[in-house]
Amino acid sequence: MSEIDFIDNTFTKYGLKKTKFRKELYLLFYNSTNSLSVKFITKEFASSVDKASIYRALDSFEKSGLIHKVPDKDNLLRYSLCQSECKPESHSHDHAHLLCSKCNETFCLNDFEIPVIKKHKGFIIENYQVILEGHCSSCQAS
Amino acid sequence: MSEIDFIDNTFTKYGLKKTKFRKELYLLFYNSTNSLSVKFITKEFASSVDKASIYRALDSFEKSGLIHKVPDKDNLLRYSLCQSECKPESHSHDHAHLLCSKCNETFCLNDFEIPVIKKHKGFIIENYQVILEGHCSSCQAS
DNA sequence: TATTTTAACGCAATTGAGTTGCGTTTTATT
DNA sequence: AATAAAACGCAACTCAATTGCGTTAAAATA
Repeated sequence: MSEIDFIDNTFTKYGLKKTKFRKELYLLFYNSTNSLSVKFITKEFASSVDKASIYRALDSFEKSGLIHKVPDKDNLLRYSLCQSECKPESHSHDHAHLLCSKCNETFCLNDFEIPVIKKHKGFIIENYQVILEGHCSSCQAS
Repeated sequence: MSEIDFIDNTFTKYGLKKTKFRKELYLLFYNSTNSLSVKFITKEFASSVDKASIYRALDSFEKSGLIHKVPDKDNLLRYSLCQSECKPESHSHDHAHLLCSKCNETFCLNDFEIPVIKKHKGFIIENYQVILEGHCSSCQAS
């Protein structure tokens, strides 16, 4: 199945309208190994798409379970493709994120796991995320 | 040593000016078992202190190593008292935070530890934080 | 295929957290 | 008491994110 078909099927499955922009946006996530900031996305679509449409599309994708928020160095919105099947309102992303303090990028480390704890001192834990701060391989030279 | 004396000594130690507001602000952290959002702090000081002063004080406290940023459900600024001695520019807070998805509070779990990893797939990890999402004990009834 | 419904869109205006400039006040230093 | 340095209040500002609304395009139905 080609990327295009996959996206088409996904949109159908989730009941999302197949507009040119939204398919391109999803493709952008699909082809990226990394998380995407709103700033990056805005640049990608330059002046062709209004920022309101970008925010609305991201929100819609998140609600559908296609993408999920990831932490960002500057507390701005940043998203990443969901790995396994996520349903609306039930995202499960128990993996680590690495924030590079040099280039400010966020990387998902899907193979990084910690022992899953469901209860701790009276808290009921539904999911967790690990944020590792440091330097990515590209930024270690300097 | 009383709280007041402790704060007085701390301010001297870190070379911070002892203004009425800043001592009260630090006392607020000192007497809180939890992290504090800017919104909460602003309410505490009502109209008596300008928000610019609040932000500047928080920034100053953080730079001094008295408080540190903690994650917030809504991506807003939120701080917590540093446990052990932190120096300017060298905060160490390798502990977990629990974000309650009901009351939106953030709790520090100082006794929650994960194995410390210094390197992972080419990344050099300097510090980490664990964010646990779930329900705090007060919010489990509903 | 034509019509209707529904969601997505562009544009402009708005919100709200956080920041900055600047003149004044307060604290610390001598 | 005089001076220096930091903190303050106030107002203006920045910028990410949101919202209202009329228009356009995609999906559903006839």
